[in-house]
Amino acid sequence: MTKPARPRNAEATRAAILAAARHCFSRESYDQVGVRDIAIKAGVDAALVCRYFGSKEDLFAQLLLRPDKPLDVIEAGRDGLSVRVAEMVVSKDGDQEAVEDLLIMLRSASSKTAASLVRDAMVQRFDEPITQLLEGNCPQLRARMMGSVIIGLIVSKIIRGAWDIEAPGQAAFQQRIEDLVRLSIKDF
Amino acid sequence: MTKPARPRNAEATRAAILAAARHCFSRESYDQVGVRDIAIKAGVDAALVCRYFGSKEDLFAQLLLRPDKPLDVIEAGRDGLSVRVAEMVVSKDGDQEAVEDLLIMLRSASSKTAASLVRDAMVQRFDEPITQLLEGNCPQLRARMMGSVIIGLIVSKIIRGAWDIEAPGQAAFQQRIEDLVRLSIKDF
DNA sequence: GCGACAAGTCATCGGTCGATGACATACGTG
DNA sequence: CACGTATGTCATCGACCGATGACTTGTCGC
Repeated sequence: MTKPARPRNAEATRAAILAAARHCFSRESYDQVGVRDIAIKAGVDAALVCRYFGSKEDLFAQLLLRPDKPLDVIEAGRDGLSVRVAEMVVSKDGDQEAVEDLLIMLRSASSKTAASLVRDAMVQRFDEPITQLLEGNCPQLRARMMGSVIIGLIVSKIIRGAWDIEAPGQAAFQQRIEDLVRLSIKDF
Repeated sequence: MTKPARPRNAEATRAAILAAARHCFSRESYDQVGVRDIAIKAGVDAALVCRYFGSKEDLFAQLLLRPDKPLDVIEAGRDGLSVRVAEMVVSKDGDQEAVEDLLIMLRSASSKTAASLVRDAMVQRFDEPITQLLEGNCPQLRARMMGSVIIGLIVSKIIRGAWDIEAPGQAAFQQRIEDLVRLSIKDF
């Protein structure tokens, strides 16, 4: 008499919550996403979110640290990096999944409780892999500089919406982004 | 019998609240700063914050839009821009006031209620002045690209703390930042 | 000195949040 | 079929939030 009864499948439910959480956290900051929002998006009772993951914070942490799947940018490899970044930035909406992990981090970067988790994830999943890719002096510093360039492009998109570039300028714009990325990791 | 009595001076109180709000909002996101936090920092009863400014949102808006005072970066002028940015980024803590306005915007960029205010402030106080400074093609686009570079450097600092560079590399690092800024606004 | 109004204080409202414990029910096992 | 456990639902707790209305008190013009 209570509810139509959700099919009982712990694994599927768990996955649904994780997917819903990814969706929510990539669109709003840690503070603004409620466990109830995640639950609704997942089609699940709100209590289950805390039951399965302990707390909202634990769920967020589990979302951020995915040692299995590298960031999309990384997968492009050293020589494809700049081009891949330029593609990501120029793309209107469809390619959102590629930047989803970065969006999750950046949206919650200023949340008190999420800040340390974000920093750790940034280091583990971005700085360290990129540092590995680089040769020459101060690879760590250069990796972080490249991170800054990418972060800036994405946050700028968050703040002011997609870049709308008149058609003729697009190629030059994309080229400029590639140049910025390359300059940011250029050896000293 | 209620309280030791605060000196009655509307103007000073108003200013104290504004200053306290600047302090708080530059360190935490819009959502995490409570009117009570601001009130305590200002040494004022919490009710006064809403009384003087209508609402937390109105207070935040008033804080962002200060047509009187240009952003610190802008004041450096077209030729000093890149150097000024590099200084800001490298500086440890003391120079925080220079980036305070930008910090306020960036910390709350992902807050639902604050987002539109941040976008407007970014356009009015950064994009438009910088666009004025530029000559050549697509000044608007180039201004926004430079904004991205600066945003990235600051957000990266928010996430991972100050850049710690071994002494010998500092000059090269600072030079690299200048180059990035210059490249970002280079004419097409 | 006194009244009036501005300035400050206090108590409290309605709402949302994360989390939890009590309860209901489906399903595998015997 | 029956039982027990895994799974899902519900009601509710305490804390915090922004905001407001009623009240107190300082200060200034007369």
